[in-house]
Amino acid sequence: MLTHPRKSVAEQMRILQRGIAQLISAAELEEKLNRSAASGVPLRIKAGFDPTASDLHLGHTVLLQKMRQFQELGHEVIFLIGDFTGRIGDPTGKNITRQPLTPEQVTANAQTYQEQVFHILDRERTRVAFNSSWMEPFTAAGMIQLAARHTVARMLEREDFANRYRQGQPIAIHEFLYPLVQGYDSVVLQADVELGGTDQTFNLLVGRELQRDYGQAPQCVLTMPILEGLDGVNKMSKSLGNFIAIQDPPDEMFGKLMSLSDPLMWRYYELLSSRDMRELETLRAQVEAGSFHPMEAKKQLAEELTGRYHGPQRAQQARERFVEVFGNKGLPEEIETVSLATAGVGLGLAAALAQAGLVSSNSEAFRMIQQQAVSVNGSKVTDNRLLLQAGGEYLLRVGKRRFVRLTLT
RNA sequence: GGAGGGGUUCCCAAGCGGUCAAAGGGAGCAGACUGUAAAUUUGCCGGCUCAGCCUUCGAAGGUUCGAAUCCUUCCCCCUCCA
Repeated sequence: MLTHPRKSVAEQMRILQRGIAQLISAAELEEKLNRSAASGVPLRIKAGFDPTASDLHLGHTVLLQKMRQFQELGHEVIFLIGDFTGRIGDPTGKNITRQPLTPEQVTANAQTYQEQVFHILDRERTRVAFNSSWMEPFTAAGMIQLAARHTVARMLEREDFANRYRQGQPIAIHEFLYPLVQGYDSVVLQADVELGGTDQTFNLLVGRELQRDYGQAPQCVLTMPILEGLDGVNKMSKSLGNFIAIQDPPDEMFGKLMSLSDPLMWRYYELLSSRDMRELETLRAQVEAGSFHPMEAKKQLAEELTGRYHGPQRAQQARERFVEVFGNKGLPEEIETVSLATAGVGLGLAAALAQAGLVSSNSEAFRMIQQQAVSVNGSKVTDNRLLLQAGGEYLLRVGKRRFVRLTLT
């Protein structure tokens, strides 16, 4: 049954603890690994994902890579899609990140999730599960029994609940059910280890207790650091718009990575790069000593990560184009082409910018023109009344990075 | 159930009858400087057919020449007591 190349338990521990935030507890994990090695039964590793977004981003990959490591060591990884929990959502409206999803959205998101996940995970060794398959048939009575196993005081130990409570922000009752359901998932799956971000620590621990309650050996809890988004402050998330999606096209991915601040670059290196830690420390020392340009270090990072999702060749092209556009002030190789119909003689520049999607409204277009941020065919525009002739072709640019090739008909 | 506090433009937060599209801060965007970094600095930051007009201050009505500001009803949130 056990097909993985045998690595010693000590070696496994070393690999699995690399880059983690916390492990509860190392001794327990070691024991489980020993038992697994002796019996030949792989450990069951659980990691849950809410299908609230359809695009996976680099923040998710921190966890996925840890899952991958478990796979490589021969363990069974369960990719749990929290379609049930995701469907409940959060009705308070105070928490902008959680909106109720329709079953259709959940299904669609789950689907795209799976397509993206296997950039990193080994498809052959991944078991995909949906928690709706056991939560859907759960009865109200069952829910009450489950809820009876925890207390409000314990719930309020969770930091975000505590904060919201203290600051007088609403907490809806059902939010307490989230950790319970998540923990119950562990019971159903009989997880040996659950992975999650550090923000999940509380929920993961609830799983431990529930398992104990249900007469199972409690799962080990292994948390990964949360990756900061492009702003360097908040965690990377779709709702904050500070993310790099796995599905971002190569140029965009490369560009976003280049916009990282220097300190953040090291964070990304640490959590995402597969380069050896010792190697990274050398690189960092060189940069700090001034013998290596930080931008070059960043380009290498951007190329590595872009290559992971798009292949080395396209990553290299992205790098070349980046240098061309921002170093040599050239144009990107691929510029989106938009064609707009005019009512008569032509279209005002502002309207054209808005309709081509370069700005969000005509008003914004006027502002951009005023601020000398707009150029047509390579020259700055100051006349906000400029009329683009029907039948013409124009290269529109707003700011440094927004381009469109416009055809007017 | 009772008493009190509160809902303002993306977020925080002033305003409490006209000078309010609404102070201040944050975020964001753009210009300068750069390495699409940081720091600094300047401007913008509801929409439109843009020196004018239209829609916003929880919702709906009302008072007034005029309301985010006053009145009525309703909805929502928080705190304390039960």
